[in-house]
Amino acid sequence: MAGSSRELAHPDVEDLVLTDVLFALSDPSRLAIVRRLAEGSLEMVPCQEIGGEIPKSTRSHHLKTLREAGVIRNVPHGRQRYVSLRRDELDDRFPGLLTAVLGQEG
Amino acid sequence: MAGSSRELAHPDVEDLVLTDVLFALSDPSRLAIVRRLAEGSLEMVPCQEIGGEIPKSTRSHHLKTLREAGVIRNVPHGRQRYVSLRRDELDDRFPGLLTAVLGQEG
DNA sequence: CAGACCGTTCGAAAATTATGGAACCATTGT
DNA sequence: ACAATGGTTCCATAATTTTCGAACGGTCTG
Repeated sequence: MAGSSRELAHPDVEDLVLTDVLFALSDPSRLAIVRRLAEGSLEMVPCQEIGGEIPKSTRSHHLKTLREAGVIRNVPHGRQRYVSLRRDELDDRFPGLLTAVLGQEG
Repeated sequence: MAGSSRELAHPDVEDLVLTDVLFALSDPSRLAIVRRLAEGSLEMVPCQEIGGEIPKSTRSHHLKTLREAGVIRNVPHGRQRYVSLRRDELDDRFPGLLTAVLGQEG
């Protein structure tokens, strides 16, 4: 079957809180993850490839912080998961923020 | 004499760290301070008027966090102090960031 | 079904940040 | 010189965040 459960909660765009987003981006490890996700446009990246050589529980926690702030999407896919930037939605809610944080080029 | 000592350290623009700036802005009280400072252009505001009804040591700590991140300037002036946004420098170092955070107008 | 995989959640310990009273330090006014 | 003012710094305490091992839960393969 397709991924039935295992869905994680993602906040609606209108519910995103600026300070939460800023906080999520204020950690170097997490910002690195965001940059990595921003490389390819709309790239869906398996969790594994993210964050380098850190324990998986640590990575998972960082992804959770980013997800709960509304910065990334985390969807089940087979037995792994794909992570991607919620770029359009962020641009919609906080115009220019992501661009500025990523250093203008997309 | 004019304010001789009492000068606090302010990081150079080129030394500003994005994650530190984001962190400084990620606290609601501090972001409120920044918004307050952004109201008038280049406004110099005495510390007193900042942050509402909080103990002065708490306010001072928030201002310190903002100053050390390079977001604000804090200069002695008589027996008080003036605080202001380092807007131009921030725009220089992180183009678009402040504008995005403040919600374009500002 | 058993086992391997991927990743989340739990739980506990370490580190960082927040808060506010008290002490302190220049500066101004009397 | 003394007192009042404005604000920082010191210190201790509380609260949050970070980190990571271990347990757990789906999913795919044999």
